Amino acid sequence: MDAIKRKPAQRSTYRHGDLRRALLEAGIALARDGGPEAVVLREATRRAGVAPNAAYRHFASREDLLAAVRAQALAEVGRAMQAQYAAASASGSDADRARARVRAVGRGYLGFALAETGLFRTAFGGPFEVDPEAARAGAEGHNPFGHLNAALDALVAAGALAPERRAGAEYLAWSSVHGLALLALDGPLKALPRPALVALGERLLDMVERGL
Amino acid sequence: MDAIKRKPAQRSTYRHGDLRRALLEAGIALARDGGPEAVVLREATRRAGVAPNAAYRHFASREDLLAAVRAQALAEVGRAMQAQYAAASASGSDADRARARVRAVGRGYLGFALAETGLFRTAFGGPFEVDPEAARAGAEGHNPFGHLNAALDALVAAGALAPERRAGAEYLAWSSVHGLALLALDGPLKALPRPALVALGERLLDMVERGL
DNA sequence: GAGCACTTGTGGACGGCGTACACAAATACT
DNA sequence: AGTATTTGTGTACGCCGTCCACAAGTGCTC
Repeated sequence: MDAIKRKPAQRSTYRHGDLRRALLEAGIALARDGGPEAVVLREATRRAGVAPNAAYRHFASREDLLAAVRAQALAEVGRAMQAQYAAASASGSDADRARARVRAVGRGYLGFALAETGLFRTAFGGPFEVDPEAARAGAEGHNPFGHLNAALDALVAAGALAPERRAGAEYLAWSSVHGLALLALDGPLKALPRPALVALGERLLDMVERGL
Repeated sequence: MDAIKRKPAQRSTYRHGDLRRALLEAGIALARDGGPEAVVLREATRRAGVAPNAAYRHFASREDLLAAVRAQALAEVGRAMQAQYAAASASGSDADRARARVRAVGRGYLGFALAETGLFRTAFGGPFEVDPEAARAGAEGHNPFGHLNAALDALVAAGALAPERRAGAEYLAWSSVHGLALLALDGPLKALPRPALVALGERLLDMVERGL
């Protein structure tokens, strides 16, 4: 009767060893395919082979676990941006390169939304904050918002954006890309084939570039 | 013991009379202050003074009730747009008026998001569709997407938007406004005071106007 | 107008969830 | 060695959505 439920690795030691990490990783896996609402505390403990309440020694609540998962997802978005930036051609004038950098940030955001839907929705689908420290840290900290700000600063430095337009521009750019991502995941663009979505994304980036 | 729980109006008749409407209205009230996840089937039946299972005679599931609530919320967004459109000045050239109309649509969307957060998040916070029929019906059907399309068509008719840019423009515009609304409700702009948000909204509309 | 089928609401139950409280096992510190 | 502290377990509560069997009304047919 007992052996029916999956008991992975049936711990020999009473102590788990690294339960916090195990729970976090289970949470990430759940979020990856299923989004934030799939991050179910009891399921995470099941996967860690542990009683439900054990989680409360490491996370204050389900919401607290979810916040930890969210932080990981956020870092992954940052890495996706970095990858796009690295892949972008570094030719042309300063202004050209700055513009390419902004596009890379947007492309990374959109690409991640399409490739890792569950994690994206975990990071940005519900309520989320921006660590102001990390945002100012620029492109270093794997922080998406930091990447965006750094790219926009470069735009100003290259003379491709008037300084008086800089303040708040991060929110204008982010809004557009964020909205498209959500329309593509949850909204009327759900059914659109991937290439069409990518093309629409490029048009959106054009619009932002022209309009900022 | 029994009289403790609130029993509104303790129906005399066994039949309720208009339970479907009662449940729907309770659902709307729940969504209005609490968003989609506050639309709890059992609570709606409580408010209607009826056993939980009674709901299943009128809605196939909680999700089905939520969909009905969502439709109502959507119609309210449409009305908010119409109100903004009516309030917009109808002076200037054709192009000016067409641009004002597009702005009114965006302003209605953003204003509704800020004024009726719960309903907005119910309509657009989770997965949602666009009835293609209603979208083509134009500004008549209280349908937000219809309003947007009609306004963009007017933009083309007035010569303020090149026809070859028209296709898909609705998604570009929508994305921007949608993203800003969500950033303001759930994201880093949560703490921003209302006037600052309105100002940012106008800047966003500028950007869209320039960039479309 | 009696009988019957159909609709609509009730009662009880199930499994899943997050979480609180008391307890037990393992470790760390003296 | 003995004690305090950490970490996992067991049991329980109240909430949720939903299923099933049954009862109370309603309307149709002869």
